[in-house]
Amino acid sequence: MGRHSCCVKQKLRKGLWSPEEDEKLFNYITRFGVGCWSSVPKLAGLQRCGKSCRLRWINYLRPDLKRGMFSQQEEDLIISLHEVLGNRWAQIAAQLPGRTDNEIKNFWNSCLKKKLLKQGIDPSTHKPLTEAHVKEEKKIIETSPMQTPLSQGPSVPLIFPSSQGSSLLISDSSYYDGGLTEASREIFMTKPALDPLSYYDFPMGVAQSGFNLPVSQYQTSLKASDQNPFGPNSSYVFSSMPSLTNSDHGNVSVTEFSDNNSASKISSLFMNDQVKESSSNSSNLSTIYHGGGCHISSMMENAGFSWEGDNKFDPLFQFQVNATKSEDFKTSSWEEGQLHTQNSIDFTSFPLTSLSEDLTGANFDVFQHI
DNA sequence: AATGGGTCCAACCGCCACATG
DNA sequence: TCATGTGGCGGTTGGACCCAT
Repeated sequence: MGRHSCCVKQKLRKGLWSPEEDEKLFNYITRFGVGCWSSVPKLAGLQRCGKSCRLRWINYLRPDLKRGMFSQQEEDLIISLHEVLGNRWAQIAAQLPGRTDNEIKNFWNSCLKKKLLKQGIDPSTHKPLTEAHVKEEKKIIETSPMQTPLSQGPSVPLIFPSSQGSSLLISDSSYYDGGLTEASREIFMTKPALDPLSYYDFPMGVAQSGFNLPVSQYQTSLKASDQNPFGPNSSYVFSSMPSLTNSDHGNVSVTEFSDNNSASKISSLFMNDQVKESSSNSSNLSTIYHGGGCHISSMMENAGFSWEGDNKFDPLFQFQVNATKSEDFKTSSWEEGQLHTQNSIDFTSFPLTSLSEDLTGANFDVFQHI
């Protein structure tokens, strides 16, 4: 098999994407949204297969992607989730907003695996290595020394929805010594992944539509179209490839992009109170994230992008949102088992801005308030 | 400066599941 | 029921980059 039928007929480009191709794909998706990937290349004017376009969008162009180093919290979360889920990278990624399965997989293979081995933990079973193993692995490690310091931070407790709708807390104390009970493991394995991004309060019932609408359709509250970078008349330019070397997300408030001459330096962008107020009163978990919040149209309106001078646009902007207030969680309806499927949409299909940073933080706030 | 080995990561491959006709 | 098309996932790989020699 290999290539889909859509790719076989024409001679299609392979390999790394050029900025021009990125621009075409990004412009197309932001204008028309994601419908049928197989038709995207043709409509966007790309010599790529749909699958390749999809991958490029999901792994690289999506504006909500977080970039740069994994934080300690993320690292702990990945390890914990891997213990439960194994190599189900997509499910793990669903718990880490702004991270892709590919990114997590790479991080695991290149870093976390070795880190666990160095700690005497079998990365596949998450149990202590036998003495023989340890000797074996020591050999390997000695020949390929770690470049990153060992994690010293506490492992992070995890929360999973139980079959009763209440939360199942997996404490850090059980982390490395056997981990989950079979029962709890079973509960988690049979439940859908809890994706915090599923709870955004999207306007216009996009979730019900089952079809991914273009960003331009989210812009109902935006002002003049010439101020709207995503609008139908937009013609922003990919002036540079995004920098892949952001500073640590744990602290970043300003993201610098590789092209320092462009206006693509986005200062801290804070969600203001209007966002909260404008959000749906009936939103459930969406309330949780309004502190780090996300009503898409409001987000666009309030984010205050810096479209300066040359109108250049770097799609991988990030912004920092207010830290989620813990009070918000107390009123959340997680405990009530109201995991609303009508808000369960495939976030990876939406060209959204990044909220990942504080959502990750938000996750941990949740843990603290259970 | 050249080079060889190791690392990282973006992209591809192969497979599976599901929808549709 | 079967064939076909498509989306999604996990494993693998090629090449750019880094660093030691």
